[in-house]
Amino acid sequence: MNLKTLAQELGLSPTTVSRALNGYPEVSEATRQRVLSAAAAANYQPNTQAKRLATGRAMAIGHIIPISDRHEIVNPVFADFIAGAGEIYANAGYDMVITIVPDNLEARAYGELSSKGNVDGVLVHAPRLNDHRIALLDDLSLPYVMHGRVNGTRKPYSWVDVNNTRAFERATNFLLDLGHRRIALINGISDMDFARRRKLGYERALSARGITPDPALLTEGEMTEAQGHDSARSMLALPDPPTAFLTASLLSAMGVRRGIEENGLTMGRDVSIVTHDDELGYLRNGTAQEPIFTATRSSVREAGRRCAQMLISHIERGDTQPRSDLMEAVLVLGQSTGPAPKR
Amino acid sequence: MNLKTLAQELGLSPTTVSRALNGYPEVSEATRQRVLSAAAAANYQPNTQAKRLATGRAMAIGHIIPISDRHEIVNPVFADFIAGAGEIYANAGYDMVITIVPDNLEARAYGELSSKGNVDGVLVHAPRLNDHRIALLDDLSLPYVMHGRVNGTRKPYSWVDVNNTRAFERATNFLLDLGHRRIALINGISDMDFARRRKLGYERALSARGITPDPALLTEGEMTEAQGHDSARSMLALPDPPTAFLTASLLSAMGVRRGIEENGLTMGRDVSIVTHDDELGYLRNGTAQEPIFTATRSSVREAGRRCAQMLISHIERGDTQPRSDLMEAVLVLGQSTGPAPKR
DNA sequence: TTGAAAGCGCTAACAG
DNA sequence: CTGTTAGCGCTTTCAA
Repeated sequence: MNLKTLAQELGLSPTTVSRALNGYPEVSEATRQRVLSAAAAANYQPNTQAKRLATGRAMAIGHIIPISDRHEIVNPVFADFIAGAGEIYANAGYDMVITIVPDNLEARAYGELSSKGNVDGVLVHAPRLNDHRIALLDDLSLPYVMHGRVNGTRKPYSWVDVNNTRAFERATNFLLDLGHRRIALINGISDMDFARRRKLGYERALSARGITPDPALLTEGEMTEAQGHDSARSMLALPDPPTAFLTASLLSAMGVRRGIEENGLTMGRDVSIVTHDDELGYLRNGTAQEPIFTATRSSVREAGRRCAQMLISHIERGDTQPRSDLMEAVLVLGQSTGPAPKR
Repeated sequence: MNLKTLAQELGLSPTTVSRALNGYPEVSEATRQRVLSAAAAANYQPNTQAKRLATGRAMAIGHIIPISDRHEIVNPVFADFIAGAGEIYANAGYDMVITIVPDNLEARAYGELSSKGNVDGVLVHAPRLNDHRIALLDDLSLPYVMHGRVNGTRKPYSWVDVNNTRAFERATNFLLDLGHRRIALINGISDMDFARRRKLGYERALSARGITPDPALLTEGEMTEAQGHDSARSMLALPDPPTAFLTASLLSAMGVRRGIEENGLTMGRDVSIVTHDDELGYLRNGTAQEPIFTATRSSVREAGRRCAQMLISHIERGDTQPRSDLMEAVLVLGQSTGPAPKR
């Protein structure tokens, strides 16, 4: 069923039917009703491709996910973000187009998406320091919103981000208040903007109490279980080991926990973990003494919603001014012990 | 830059240029080269929407992800599957269109995707027993491939699946060989086809040794950390507790581990876990005595690739015969202890 | 308030 | 081997 045949059946022109269906005001109410009910009866759905060609709008938003050869990791945060954004797209009538590319071809992927007209805008994930994609997208003049901020760029751009600095500052303070002085940070890849901010918050809290951050208590890398484990093992073997670990990933936290156990120490008595992932219900709800904070999964989803909303309004209203939205991290600080007394 | 202007610059008709670009044989080699280099120079990219309208092919494949209100869970397997499928799509020139819908609107979403012509086919996730989507998609005559099989349907359909039955049978045998007799299965939602198959394999192995599966050692539900924890706690409190747990999810395994520890037992000495997720590097590579098997993340990704490949060939060759592909689960069985001696 | 006609950018008969 | 001519199904001036 297409517009033409529907129009014929109604004895109207395709123009009028189109107008009635798309809510143009110049159609008489009687005609509109007649058209609407006929369309419903015939289960008429306008052909997307034709509409796109005629209007010049793709009614689709792109997400480019680079995959590296080195580390086969799909950011676990990705699924939740997508779920949040997808909700908004569905309601607004946009398709979500996901492109998986080897990371060395990422720039080309943006170029093609833009010049082939597949999407009206893109959402940009995991910004790095001095992220080159800002310049690239500005060149393409393709609307975009970044999930996260970019340090080291002077150009204005739109973004949605969690307040990582403050979240990690608060978490660090939480541990400091309990009496911890040797606090380890298991952080993400240093090239990532979010990791930089987290480190900043951590250092800020330490410095405010006159503590110099110890590089031996800092790990930067992919936040895997192995990372947490290796870090915990080696740090706990230090002459002056940490009494608490701060990390932002479920997997890392699991690894840290294993490292602690393998060292014959007890979680929550000898060593505490503070982490940042609401999958860690077992830390929150268990009998454990460990403190935890924030809610990655649900807040990432919310970030997805807000990013999508912002991008759509850029596209539809043709916004030229960039916008920003700094989400507060959801802190869920539980009870905890202080450091174990020295033996 | 569009076809027409490119053709004008070359002093050719749009038709010839189109033919040269699309590899039609009836173009002289000289012309083809001239066209190709001009296109490259002008960075010409054909407009996707126009191409789609003209050819009647969306060059896109849909994935519908239902979201339930009750449990806010995006299957963690999803991201890896998508990554695998996305690789194939990118190479074949297809867009991947992901639709997030409330689960009660799933059927409508398929209908719209089909009648609006947004996609040429769909990949169907997480089949349930007697999955209604098979009938629906057959009605729509929209090409599809299921990731997983559907029990209780007589209609033929295309699928790619892991050999869940055999994987769980082998894993159970592995534990039986070590001397375990009380083996718990922490399983997925019973309505899911994969869960049914896993249970089947587990039961088959037990029965072959004359052991009657004990319903008290079976949990069925969302595979969360809490599920693993709660199951382990209550099962370990039984008069005749399990000496080993079999589960297929990282999160569940974490929970089981917590449950074991909270009961004052030691992993790998008093109780073993066998699981099914290659994120569990910490079980495989650690000092632990626990056995593990299979590789969810990488095998899910491979499943994504194979599903995508199959669907594309259905679409392009217009296959009418359904096909199937039973992947062998990657078993990585480590060393383990048998059950702890009775005290 | 409605309709006719042109066109979005491409492909695909059909000629030559 | 190349070009002419119609569309694909919709939107959008421009007229009536």
